[in-house]
Amino acid sequence: MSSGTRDIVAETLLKSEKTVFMNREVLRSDYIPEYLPHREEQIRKLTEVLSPLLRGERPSNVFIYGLTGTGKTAVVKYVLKRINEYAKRVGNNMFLPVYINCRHESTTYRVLSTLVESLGGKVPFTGLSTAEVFRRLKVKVNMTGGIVVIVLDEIDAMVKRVGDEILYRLTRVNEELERGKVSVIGITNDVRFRDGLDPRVRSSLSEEEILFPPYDALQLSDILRDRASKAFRPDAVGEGVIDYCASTAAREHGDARRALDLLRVAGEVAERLGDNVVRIEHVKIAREELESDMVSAVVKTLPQHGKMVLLSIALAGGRFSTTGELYIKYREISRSLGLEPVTQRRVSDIVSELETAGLVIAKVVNRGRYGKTKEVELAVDRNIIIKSLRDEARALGK
DNA sequence: CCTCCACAGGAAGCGCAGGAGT
DNA sequence: ACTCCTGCGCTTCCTGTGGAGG
Repeated sequence: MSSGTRDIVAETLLKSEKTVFMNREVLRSDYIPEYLPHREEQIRKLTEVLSPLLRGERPSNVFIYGLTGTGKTAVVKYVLKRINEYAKRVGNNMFLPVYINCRHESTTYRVLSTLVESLGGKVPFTGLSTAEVFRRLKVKVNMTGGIVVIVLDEIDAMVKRVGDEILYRLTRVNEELERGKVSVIGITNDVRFRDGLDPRVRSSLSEEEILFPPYDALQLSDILRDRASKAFRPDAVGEGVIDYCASTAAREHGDARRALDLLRVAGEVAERLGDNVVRIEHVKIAREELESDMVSAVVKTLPQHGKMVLLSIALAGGRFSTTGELYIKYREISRSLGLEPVTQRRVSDIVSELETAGLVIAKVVNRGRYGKTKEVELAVDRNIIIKSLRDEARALGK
């Protein structure tokens, strides 16, 4: 059967030669393109605000808000990069941008230690008091002697957990510094986030504000077309594919990241199937794959009882009309698996966590005489949830 | 108009793990 | 060896609340 083996190798090689991509990195959401369509106004405004950097002066703090996938992060990174290049050309680079994603670094301690680390300091991942880490930060900023532009992306994720005290201290730190200076760019996708802040923080953080409205389907099409021309081989994108991706993503609040992911994975699907043109059916498969990937990634990080609660909802047909019913079911399932159930209060928090993770939709409802409760419903396909839970259980060896 | 349901969700704190400084 | 710090998952106790039914 040596001829069979040779055939497989040859076939596989032939397939991988038939790629639809020229450069798939262009479609990744962390790629910063040379051109950001439909964000000219935001780019101009941010550049204006940050322009004092070139004169070695501290720019105003900026507050940026807009929904996910509206280009906030891309614009900030793009502008900072360009200013940096420009500053180097004119021989003035006394500023240092530091980018932090507060969803990943969601505590005061972790934000501060990441800051110190990006300035070349060292901090253990636990063990010090925050006051000590803050002191080290000041030392580092003083040592650079320039202006540190701190970008706090998804700032709401952190403030929701640990409050806004760190923002207060960061926006005031300049008063305690002799040489260096700090300015803060806060990015959030929670439009009402600003209202919940301490008034002192609000006024100092939003010396300037920039709003990023969602893209509509036409604008998304422009963005996709622009990227696709660099990402794919000519003629590798089938008719209507771009518009289909754009309108699918536009339905989900104009999220450009979604649209780009969809297009990239569709390309990967086409490639895998040995097709040299991306078609709409590939996009449909891509959509399912993306959802399933998102779910299993989230499920993996869930605490044990988080998985149990999710399982309870999935087994009950995907929804509960009261927290009480959910709790009874959850307790039953936990016990049957030999697990001591947690309190209802905790389950209530777990449901909120599942909601932030995008796995369920929870709505507070008032039923008058019959009390106030929460309706919970799965936000994704029930079978995908069950499959992810099963995979995860198997991975844990049980 | 008042009551009172069935919770939501805030506040405080606990025990443990991981680690620093002394 | 000892004290002190944080994050995490969790409990206990608590106050707040929109509206159906009286």
